[in-house]
Amino acid sequence: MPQEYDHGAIEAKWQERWRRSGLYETPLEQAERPYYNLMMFPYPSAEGLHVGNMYAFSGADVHGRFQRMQGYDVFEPIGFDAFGIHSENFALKVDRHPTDLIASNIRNFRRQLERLGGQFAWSKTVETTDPAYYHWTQWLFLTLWKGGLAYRARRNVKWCPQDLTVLADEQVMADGTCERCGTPVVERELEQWFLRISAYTERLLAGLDQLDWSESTKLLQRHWIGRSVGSLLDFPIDGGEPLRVFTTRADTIFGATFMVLAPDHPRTLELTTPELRPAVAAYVAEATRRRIAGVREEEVATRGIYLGRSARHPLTGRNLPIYAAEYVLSGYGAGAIMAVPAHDSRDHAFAKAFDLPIVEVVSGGDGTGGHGGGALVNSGEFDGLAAPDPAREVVTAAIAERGLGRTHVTYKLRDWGISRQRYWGPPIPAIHCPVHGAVPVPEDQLPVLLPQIADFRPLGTGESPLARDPEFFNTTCPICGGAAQRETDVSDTFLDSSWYYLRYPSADRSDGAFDPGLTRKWLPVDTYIGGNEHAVLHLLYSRFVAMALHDLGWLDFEEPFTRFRAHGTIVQNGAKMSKSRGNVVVPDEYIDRFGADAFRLYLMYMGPFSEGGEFRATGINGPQRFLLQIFRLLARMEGEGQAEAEPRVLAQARHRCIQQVTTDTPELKFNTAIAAMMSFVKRLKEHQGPVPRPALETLALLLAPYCPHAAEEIWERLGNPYSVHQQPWPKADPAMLVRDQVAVVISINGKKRDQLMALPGTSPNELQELALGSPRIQQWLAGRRPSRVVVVPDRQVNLVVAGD
RNA sequence: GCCAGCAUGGCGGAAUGGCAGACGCGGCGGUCUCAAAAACCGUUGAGCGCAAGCUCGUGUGGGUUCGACUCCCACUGCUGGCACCA
Repeated sequence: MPQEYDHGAIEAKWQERWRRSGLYETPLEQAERPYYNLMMFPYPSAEGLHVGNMYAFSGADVHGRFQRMQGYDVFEPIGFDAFGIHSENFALKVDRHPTDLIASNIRNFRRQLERLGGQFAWSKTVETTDPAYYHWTQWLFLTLWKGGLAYRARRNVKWCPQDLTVLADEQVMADGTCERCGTPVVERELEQWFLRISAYTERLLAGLDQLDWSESTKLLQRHWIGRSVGSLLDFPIDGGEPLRVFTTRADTIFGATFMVLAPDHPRTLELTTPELRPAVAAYVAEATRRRIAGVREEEVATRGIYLGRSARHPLTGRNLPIYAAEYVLSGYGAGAIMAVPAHDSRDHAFAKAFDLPIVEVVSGGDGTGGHGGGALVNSGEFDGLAAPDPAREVVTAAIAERGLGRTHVTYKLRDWGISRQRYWGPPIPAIHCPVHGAVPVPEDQLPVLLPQIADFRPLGTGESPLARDPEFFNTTCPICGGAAQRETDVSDTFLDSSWYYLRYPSADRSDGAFDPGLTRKWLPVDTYIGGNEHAVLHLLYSRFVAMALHDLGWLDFEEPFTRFRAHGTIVQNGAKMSKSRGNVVVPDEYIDRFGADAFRLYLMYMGPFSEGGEFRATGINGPQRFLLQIFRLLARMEGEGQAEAEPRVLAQARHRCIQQVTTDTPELKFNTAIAAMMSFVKRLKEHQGPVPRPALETLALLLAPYCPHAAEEIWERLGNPYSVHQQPWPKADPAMLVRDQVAVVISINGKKRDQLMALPGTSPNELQELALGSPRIQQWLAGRRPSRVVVVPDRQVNLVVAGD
């Protein structure tokens, strides 16, 4: 290591100094210009923080430090999202208790985060596994429950019959087998807790329009919510309730030639003739098996069975045969459809396979299921109406008049199931009383502590391992005092993370989830930076929880994150880092070798922060060399004694650099900001003569968000008072940004042929004269007159000449 | 299949209507050294030329424009999301 820049000593020195002075412990009560800079808290895995985490935290920290130098009181907390099935599975695998594992993982994460040099407010950290935290996660659940937003319902869960455990969706492999043992997964219906996020779909959708978020993230949320406007239509059944279907194309109803139910539609067997029931029941069982397996083969599109009965067309009275088929899903719309094979490709494929009639009712289609885009035909009184609009409204209205239909909006977003039949999570604070049913645990009895049971293996009954601990579950009913049992399921880890940002400012309070005064002062979050992999679940749940707490009187805002920016992904060998791929890069060795500052710089310099990039260890020496050069300049200046006044060219370069870094940093265009600083350093090195002090002073300030330790060191050696991070951001002087001379390109028919220097602001006429006067240009023109001259002031003169 | 985003030297990237390749990595040549590393200096899109310089060049094909990496149309490939959502 070159002696001019000993990154190890410098970084240790300043980290210690920051800790001692409490530089980053922003006083929350007194702050005058609060700025809440949030980043997604990590899951403390056993491998330690990887480069992807470092990338996200570095970028968020650069942003926070920049805001601090803009004069804000920045609050930049960090915490640990440590509950969940990953921890639990890992603990099972290595046969240790998750409590022990998590504690050491967190210690390791904390050590790594401290080395990175982030301005974290460590006194306000949270750990979701800490009873002092999940006390309030349980409170949140109770609050939502009391607000009518939590309910119990039976729903299917994925179940491994070999491991006897409930599986998360992502633990089911593509072929429908368990990821751990390869056994085919089945479904079991269990009574579970749900949060009524579906009550908020419209607000979740509308709110997006007002938010300053990455467009990609908003788009993902819109798709996930999946709003679709259509009609619910009732097709009468002789001797039974009408069959209800959902369609977005009510205008094509005259083209409906058959009906299709999802195999697991509740009325499938009822609508089957008695003699076909055995065959249909067998088909339904087979279809269910394939659905769990997630089979996506081609044949699924054409697999189905005739039920032997018909529905009556509400307008024509014709009989439409009813089928059950796998291409119709029970969980969406009405779980049943009217099939219009002439104008829907899936219906078309099915009609072909079962030799069902195809009737075109929109002109201009290709007859194979395309939508067409003309007028209605073969549609009785509606012929000639433009399709799809306004025809679908007119048709729906006509059917509504007969009492057989209405306009309906449907969504893909389902209610949020939060029950987990596992161990490693906060117990759901409910008590089941034989007399009173499910009763909330009284708030003064929170937290319901997760017992330290030694055997936390899944039980095999569809219940949580807590169900083997009578000491835990045996209790009394809070209402009647009779014998009762605690809920033994724990809650989803997304519930923990749905409100953690509310906790940070109040992390040390024990009298409530979040202090009203601090919350009013610090929230909503000013900037939230995180990965787009959480675009729909975490970010949507957090918005829902904030809206719900708002409606229940706990918050005075509805949207928790005013500004959200998605950062890119760091990949290695073209693949996202993950332990299963074996390509996790742990940053410690690079920080040892190059220092946290050079490492941060390398990560931020790779490309636009929103894009991520490929991690290549080669290349970190570039930023390190850059820092070394600055320290060499510093040593040179110190050796030369007090430098004289700053030469004009260097002052201009300095102000251009300030300008660039100042505009790029808040836009998270860190790569170009760093490039500007590198260019400036290059310029300084080329300069003969003493290094002007303002150059280094400015560099220390501009570098502070990016390389917080090196910037402190330079700042101190220049004789300035602690700390560089408390200085105001430098301002570019507009007068210094004006160039003395500009290079004007002269081109003929768009090709560069010469160049001249001119004063900025030279008039177009004058530039044209200068251009025409150039000997080189006259040579190219060879006597021809330009038919047109385009002058771009201060930049270019383009001469248009015929026949060149 | 649908919806986004992306495509520029050996590599990461810059420039979003006006000098393509800033800045960095790597390579090549040199300085220092017994030597090596580090560092420093020079050079580095391709082709032609002794040279001044010229020609070509931003995934492919068209278009708009005095002028296109940039805007429009079509296509190809990659990345991410959704995926029988009626």
